[in-house]
Amino acid sequence: MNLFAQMRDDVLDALRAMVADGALPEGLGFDNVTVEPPRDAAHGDMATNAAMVLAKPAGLKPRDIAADLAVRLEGLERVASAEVAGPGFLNLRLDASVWTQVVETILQDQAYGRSDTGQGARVNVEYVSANPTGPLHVGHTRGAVFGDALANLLDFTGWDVTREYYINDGGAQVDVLARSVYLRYLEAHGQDVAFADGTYPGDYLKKVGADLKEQVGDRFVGTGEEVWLESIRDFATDAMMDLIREDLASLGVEMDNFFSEKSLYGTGRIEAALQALDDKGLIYRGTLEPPKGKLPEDWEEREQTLFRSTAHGDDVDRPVKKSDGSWTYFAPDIAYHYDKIERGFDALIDVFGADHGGYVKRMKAAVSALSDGKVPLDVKLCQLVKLWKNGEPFTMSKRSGNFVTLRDVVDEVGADVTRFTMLTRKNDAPLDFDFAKAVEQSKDNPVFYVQYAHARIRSVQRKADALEIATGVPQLTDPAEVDVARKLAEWPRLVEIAARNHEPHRIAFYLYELASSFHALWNRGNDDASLRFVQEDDVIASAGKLALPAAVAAVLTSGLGILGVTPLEELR
RNA sequence: GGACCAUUAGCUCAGCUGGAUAGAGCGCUGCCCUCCGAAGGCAGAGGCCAGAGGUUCGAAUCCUCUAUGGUCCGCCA
Repeated sequence: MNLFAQMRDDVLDALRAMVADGALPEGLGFDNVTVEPPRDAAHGDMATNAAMVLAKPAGLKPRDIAADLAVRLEGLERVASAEVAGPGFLNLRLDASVWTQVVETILQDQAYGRSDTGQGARVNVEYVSANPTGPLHVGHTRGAVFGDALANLLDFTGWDVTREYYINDGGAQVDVLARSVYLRYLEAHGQDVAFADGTYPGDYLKKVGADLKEQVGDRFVGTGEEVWLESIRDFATDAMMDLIREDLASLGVEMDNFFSEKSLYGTGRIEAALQALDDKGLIYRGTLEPPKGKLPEDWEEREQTLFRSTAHGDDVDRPVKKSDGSWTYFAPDIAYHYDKIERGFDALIDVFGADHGGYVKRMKAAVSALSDGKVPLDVKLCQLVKLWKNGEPFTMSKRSGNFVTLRDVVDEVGADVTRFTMLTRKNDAPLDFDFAKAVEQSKDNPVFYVQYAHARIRSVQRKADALEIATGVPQLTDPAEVDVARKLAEWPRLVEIAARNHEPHRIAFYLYELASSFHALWNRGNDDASLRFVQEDDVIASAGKLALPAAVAAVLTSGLGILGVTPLEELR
């Protein structure tokens, strides 16, 4: 039940009636008519712009349309008053019964806030997709949380969601991994080894080297790369993917599918994807202009195989084959997205780090070309995370020596705090993550404030249970109670907006606002005992008061669920 | 040279499909509370929404240009 959507339907009904009566001309489009919460509560509970939007096409004055509409809407049961304001706004005040109905609905309907706007369409959300060369670090953590919450949000709004991880196991970096593991392997055999530039020196490979020794003994000692490279590469990437899966699990992230880049090679799948582009006349041999401004030192003009991405919105055409005939990184990526399209997804979402921003246009061009514009690709970029502790930059790493890992963060503050905090900024804004503030118990810590609201409600409910007071029909008398109910009424609308924009951070901000509004009511109970939820000497009144916190808890639980955060029963 | 993202209160940031007098937390100022369902409450001051044009009934929001900051720019992934 979305109260705003319902009221919009009522407004549209009234407008149609006005057309039928000749008060409005035929053939008007109502698409731009909105019903929204007014910015200023003094303007009432809802406002519609109908009169202003329709004035011009109807050739009438906005205030005249609004006045007529007001009379019709005032006839509705749930509208207490309708008042023309400003240039032609129609401000609606709702009957008090509407708010108790909202609370009742939440208590009865487990699915409150869910919607079917996705209509069961299939969406693929690709996120994390870190190279399988080491543990996940902080940057991956943000992408993991963002992608996961977005996937939850889309599921909540009726999409059929697949969570997917693209394993970059086909490029040169996994060869580097293999060589690094080989060094650890030699080390496990008691040799002194030196890590040259271009190898991964992290401690996390020691165990992999030791495990390799365990498995193959000394078979690779003293042999050349041509002997061991391939098998160590497989061994090492498997080990790294196990590590990464564990990292993700510690954060509560579970993928539906891991897609291997390597599986695209030698199987004709890259060739098939490029053939599909070729069939559309989008592949050609040619040379690119050097980048303007600063000419690279070693620039020389070379002929390459190019994808005409400019035909689909890119700025320059992009090479898919290097001048030596091998694939660029872009080629398997095209094949991967082609595979997603062929799997029948209706929409694709890629979550990348902001440093891949330059890659967005060519990827969109490829998907547009391969799907004939039928499958939309949205690329969400996550900006950097800066870590702090008590105002000091935080660079500790127990595991890698040079970067803070996902595990470092989760060990420090826990998965729930990590997840919520990562969503307290828009994805494309840089995020300051302060370990001390993230676990601070104060009002300026949104994680705590939201959890605190939930814990308070649970505390009240335990008290009510002890007194054998059941939750009854909601009674909302005080304005502070109605404020909370009004906030609850916004939830379904908020969810729809967040899902449509692919912006899960909106959920976190909403939960903070809901918690604030609840805490305000609670605080009034400190001064005015009649506003407390449990009235020890009045079971009837208590039953009526307990409905509102129960509804708040339900929405908090629901919202935290989208973020992947477990609500706390009590604070310690 | 070009592309993308950003620019909103002293600070850190929200701001919906374009909607009315642009919000929150911190900090600041003042008052209240020490009650318990601890981890305070209430109120106030504080804004040329980077700048300039444009679109329209209406722009922080859309378009163009400019400034500043960040990221990226064939043969890395």
